[in-house]
Amino acid sequence: MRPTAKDLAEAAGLSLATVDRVLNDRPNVSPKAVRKVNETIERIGFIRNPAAVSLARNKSYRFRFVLPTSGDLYLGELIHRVEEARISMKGDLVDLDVVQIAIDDPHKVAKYLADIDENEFDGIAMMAPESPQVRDAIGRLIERGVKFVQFLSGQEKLPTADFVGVDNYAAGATAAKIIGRFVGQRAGKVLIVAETMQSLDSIERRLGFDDVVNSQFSHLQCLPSIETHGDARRATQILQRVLENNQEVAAIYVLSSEARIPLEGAASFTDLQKITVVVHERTPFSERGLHDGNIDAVIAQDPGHAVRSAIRIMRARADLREPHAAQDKIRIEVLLKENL
Amino acid sequence: MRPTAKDLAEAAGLSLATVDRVLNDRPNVSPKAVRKVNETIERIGFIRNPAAVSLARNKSYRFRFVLPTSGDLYLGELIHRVEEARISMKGDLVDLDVVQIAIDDPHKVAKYLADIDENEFDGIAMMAPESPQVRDAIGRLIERGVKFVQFLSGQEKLPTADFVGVDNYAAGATAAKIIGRFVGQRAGKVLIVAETMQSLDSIERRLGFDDVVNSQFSHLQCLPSIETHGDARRATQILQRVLENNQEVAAIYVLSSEARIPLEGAASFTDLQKITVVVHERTPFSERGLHDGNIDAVIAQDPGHAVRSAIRIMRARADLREPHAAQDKIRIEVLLKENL
DNA sequence: CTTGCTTTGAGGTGCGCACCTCAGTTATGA
DNA sequence: TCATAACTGAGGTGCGCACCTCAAAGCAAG
Repeated sequence: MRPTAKDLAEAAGLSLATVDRVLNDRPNVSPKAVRKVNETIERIGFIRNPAAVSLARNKSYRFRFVLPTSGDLYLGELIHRVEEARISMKGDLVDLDVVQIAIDDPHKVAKYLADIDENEFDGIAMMAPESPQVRDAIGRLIERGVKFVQFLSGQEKLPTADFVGVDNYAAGATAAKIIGRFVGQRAGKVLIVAETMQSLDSIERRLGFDDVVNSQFSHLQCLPSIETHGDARRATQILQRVLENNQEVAAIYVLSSEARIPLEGAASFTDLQKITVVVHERTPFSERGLHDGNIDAVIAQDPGHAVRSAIRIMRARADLREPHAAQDKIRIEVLLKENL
Repeated sequence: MRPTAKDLAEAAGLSLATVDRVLNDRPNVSPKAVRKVNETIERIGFIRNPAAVSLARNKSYRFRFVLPTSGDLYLGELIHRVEEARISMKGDLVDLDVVQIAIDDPHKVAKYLADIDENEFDGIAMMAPESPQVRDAIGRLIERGVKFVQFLSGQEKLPTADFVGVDNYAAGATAAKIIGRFVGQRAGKVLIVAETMQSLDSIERRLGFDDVVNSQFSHLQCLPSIETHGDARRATQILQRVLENNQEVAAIYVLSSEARIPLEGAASFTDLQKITVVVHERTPFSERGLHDGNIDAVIAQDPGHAVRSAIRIMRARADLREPHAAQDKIRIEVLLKENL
């Protein structure tokens, strides 16, 4: 039988009350008692029964995901995954919800964070935009005891908050490697399309991409980033101009999470099947692209995994435990038609 | 406040005892009562508190991983992951252990399974070899109430047992796609090395590989599989002969989980950096190979994920729940130097 | 009607722990 | 030395549920 707190108390020669004080960091315990208890824990291999702890505390966790209002298919996937998690975690005393706010206005985002009632939420996971105001607001939120996870995006990593997502430099580098190896020996230009180059994610991906192209595939020439700003008409026009002026485009790299707009635009002026196309994130569109041969590879981060990971981290923090690092790392996946 | 069983009973106009009978499938309940309870569950959104259930049942799960004795680095990774899981699940009433048995003798494996005491284990996860005897033994084990997971390997899928692992046909196809695209236009031969071609895994991978090469990269010619049987000296000799007779080897595909033996052999006769090399499984050796440029891509299935997935499935089955399919699917990962 | 069966209710116990109170004991320092 | 503070122990309660017993009620067939 595995030892209970009662066994612990007996083995340590102390009372249950004192053991309880040590286990739960209550005041009025002598250092000697603390030592004694901890030694005994080691000695007899005591582990608290988490079910009993959970039951006795009878406390539930309230977490909120804050996502942008704008965004296309990938955002839909994310919301869907949060909803899935919401249902499957309902039993485990975890209450989830999602809100969407205009994330491009740092001022509003900061205000949103400032207005969060720390008694209403134990943790917030947010795709936070890069801005000093937002960073400060996050800091203040954390000081009020709300656990914060930087979710997939934004912000230089705050030392006080956890981050869930991939290393975007590495993601860009991976895209470059795929493009370089897929294109092969022949020289050519690489078209790079982003929704915006304002965000830290885009910048880091571009950096990783350029570094690999320059060092390993110097026969390829990267064109300046094209920004779509989510505007299909405008994007199509720019793409048309660039494609007409550059006949030798060998590859297209879409570094935002939204590939649909630029690729549907480009498809009207050129045959994507003859070009190496690499995009980010698995969506119904990118899956179809892989199937049809219009997309050669997708660099992805599993949204379901990301959501679960954020929840696990917030839970661990709320319990004042360290998150289980290895399991919560998000991998940079490479998807081909064959391993969908 | 979320509803408890007591609330359920009140809302249903029944006693706690009857509700308990329905919830736990006890005998002597009228169909009417069952209906009434289930309706009320829906109506008020009752969910059993899993912590309380776990505490009241006060039952722990005993699972065993059965792995082969032979096998190199990847096996080590697996054992390591099980050990990690063992420690981290200790709290959650899950007792794990690992045993290694000679898995190449179906007779012994079948006997091993027959000798398992169903009172000692709730679930077994096993890298089962392909054999009718073993299949029957698994069937009988399942009939005795022990949950069984086919772990990473072997066996045509049994309909009665769960499977954790990747689709090996797709894994082979993915390897072929990478090799085909990395090699490019130039014709050449592809050297295929396996530890053995007896196992179902190897056969399926080879099938997927050939299908993609033949349909998409017909300028490549696959050589007959070379089998190492884990014997470094012999493998090196064969490789030397084959490499001398085939100057135009453009790529090497190692389809077993153990790449070290064949690649160290091949490295003595040829410069791997000039050849496209694709292997399976992330190990210290394959990581180093990616770094050094001796290996171009690794097709991997995350062993930690696989172990956790097997445990989750055994737990779900032991609780007579359905496993959570999406989360427990193992992905075919493509690892490059850039996304390690 | 009785006999025997099924169904229901009432109630209790315990799982392992958190959290609380109150009385009693031991150190601390003035 | 005594007063005060720091510490310890004993004991109780409740979290939500599983599992058990026993009595009572309902129901059917003979």
